Amino acid sequence: MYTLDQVRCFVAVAEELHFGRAAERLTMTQPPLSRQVQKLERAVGVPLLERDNRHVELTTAGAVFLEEARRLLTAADAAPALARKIAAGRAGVLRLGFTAASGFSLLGTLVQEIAEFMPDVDLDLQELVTVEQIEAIRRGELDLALGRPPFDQESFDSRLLLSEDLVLAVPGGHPLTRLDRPVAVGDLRDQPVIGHHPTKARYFYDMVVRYIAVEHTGVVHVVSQILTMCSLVAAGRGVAFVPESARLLGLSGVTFLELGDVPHGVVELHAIWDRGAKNPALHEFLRFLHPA
Amino acid sequence: MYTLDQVRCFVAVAEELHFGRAAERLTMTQPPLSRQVQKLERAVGVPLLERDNRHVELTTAGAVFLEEARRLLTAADAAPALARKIAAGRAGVLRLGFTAASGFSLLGTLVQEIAEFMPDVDLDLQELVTVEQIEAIRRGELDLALGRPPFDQESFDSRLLLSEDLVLAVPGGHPLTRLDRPVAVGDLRDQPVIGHHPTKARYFYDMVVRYIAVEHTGVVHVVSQILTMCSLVAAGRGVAFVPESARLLGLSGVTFLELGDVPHGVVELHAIWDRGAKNPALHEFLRFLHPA
DNA sequence: TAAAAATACTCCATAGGTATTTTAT
DNA sequence: ATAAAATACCTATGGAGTATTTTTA
Repeated sequence: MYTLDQVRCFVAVAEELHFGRAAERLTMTQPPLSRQVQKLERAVGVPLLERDNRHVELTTAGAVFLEEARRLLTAADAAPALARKIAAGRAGVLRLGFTAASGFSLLGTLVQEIAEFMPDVDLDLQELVTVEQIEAIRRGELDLALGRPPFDQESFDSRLLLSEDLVLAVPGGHPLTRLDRPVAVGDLRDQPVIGHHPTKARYFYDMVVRYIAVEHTGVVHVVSQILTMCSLVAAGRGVAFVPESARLLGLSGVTFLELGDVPHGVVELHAIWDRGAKNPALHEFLRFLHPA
Repeated sequence: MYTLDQVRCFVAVAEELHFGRAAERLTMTQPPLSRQVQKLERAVGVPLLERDNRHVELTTAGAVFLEEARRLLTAADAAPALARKIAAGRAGVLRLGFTAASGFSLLGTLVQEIAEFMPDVDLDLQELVTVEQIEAIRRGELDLALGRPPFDQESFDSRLLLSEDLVLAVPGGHPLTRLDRPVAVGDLRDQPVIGHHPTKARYFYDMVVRYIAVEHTGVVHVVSQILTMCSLVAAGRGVAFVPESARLLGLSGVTFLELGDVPHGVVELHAIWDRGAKNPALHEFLRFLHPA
């Protein structure tokens, strides 16, 4: 077997076609250079250079080996540089999960900012409901979730990215739109409500249970995605509790009404990650997220 | 800088995730293996493996470096094998020149045979008249010519590939076609003749001068390529002296007639090469050509 | 005869081996 | 208590240097 040093020796000689000058370029003396090239030739199994004592010249095999050798040295130099970039989090892959609803609001700008801040990091985006994102992180299939509480505060760390209001989506022209004040719980008596899925959309389900006496109203559908809810509202199937950012969907036939009994900013979106995660790209991202 | 041996050590450990087993696989003991991997990590600049004293695990950077390392080792193994193939003439490039006329007869089968005999040798084909081929060989731009005498026997070696008759191409329905014997020189008196170029097609020019009293006839065109001649004959512009293999062109409107005064087999096609040529693919080809 | 590569010989750096220590389970 | 990696220390292979020889244009 041969060594990279022997390859470097050969390349220098092949480029200079002169052992003395090549040795100078390698800051060594001529005899060991000759020996290294000889060893390389023995390892390769064929002469790479043809030398009479006046001229050095590449053999056909040597010319081809020279190309390979250059590629080899380039790759050998590039590999550590890449590894260092990866370790610094400035290259690699960041696997980012998000709920459909978070896609409406900040995902677009977030992705763009990441692309600027960490240009050599590839983003792997997956739309999943929060519980699935958390599971994916636990299985090591995801680095970062954009989701909502609750989640295990022991194993996961998080940061609040966004707080927005819970609003009521109603079909356009609905009687409630003529109210001249925020909608109150009492106004919803006997309204058909499109309800949240109790486990897949647990966050919204719990929130509605907490602030609204939902059992007083008729639940006509159970849905886990905000977009689906709004579509059903537009189709006149009922009213629904959705985050304010659902406005950004731009669905026609849906009006969003303030809710009087729900505090502002109750709908939270968090960045969530495994405390023990090791992906350097994640840590680099977190540096970007907490510009301390 | 790091060595290929260090890379091999790292790959073994990364694959076994165990220094002891990796050392065994490399037929060495564990301590030097640990040291080599440490050196590699110092050279790369970042930890590639995370080891507590019970488990070995790749870092993110290590996982990426592992891929690069495998590529590097594969390339390092492949390069000598390729060089040996080149040196044996079983890979590389063979630059083959040919005259248009040789293309009619044996080029097709020759190319096919070469492709079978030397499957990893790329053929570079160039159509050139003999003198240009010879010049190209001299300049090192061509390895082998398919051409005709004369050429410098000192610097070039050759082998006769084909001898064929010189025949007369006449337009279809020409009075000479009704002759019941080979065409004689006397028959050509006052026939318009399409003549060969005296330098570019010197071989044919000289041959016609030698066997036919060409100055007795009217030369209407001077052409260097057989195909062009035959086209002119088909167009009724005159008669022409061409090698028998021009029949293979399948041009309609041309008839080929035997020439009584010209010996059989005077049109020779040779493989010609530089005696001092070094391209191993050429030598391998010559072994194929002289299956002595 | 001179320029340049190869060889001879010396020295030291470094790889590998053995023995031992460290460390976490 | 044990498994496994790291460290200490030794030996020897093999690289680099200096001096010299060989070769041929």
